[in-house]
Amino acid sequence: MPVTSPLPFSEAVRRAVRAIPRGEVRSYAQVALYAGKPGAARGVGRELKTLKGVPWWRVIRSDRTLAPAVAHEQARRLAAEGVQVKQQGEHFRVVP
DNA sequence: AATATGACCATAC
DNA sequence: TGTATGGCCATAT
Repeated sequence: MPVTSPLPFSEAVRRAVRAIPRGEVRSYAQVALYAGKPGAARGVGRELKTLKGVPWWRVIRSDRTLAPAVAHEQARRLAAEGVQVKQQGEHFRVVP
């Protein structure tokens, strides 16, 4: 019998994302790592699409660009928290 | 049940 | 610099 039961992926992701401080960002891969599933960055994006009540806009790609599917809304929310976002055409990037 | 599809990433060429 | 490939994981078909 397993003495410990790892949190379901969705719960682990929820915790990891909620732990990101206001005004900061983390990459999908970083969240996956923190959630105990290194390499599961794709799964993180899949979960963020469903999870409610989490600051999903603080999760960006490793190259600091924003996922095209949500880029516009995400850029607005990040800017509202004081995160500097640069727009290059249809392409958004968080300024380091 | 099997395959395809993403809000992805690292590596290889 | 850009494209390909394999790994990852929950849904949708």
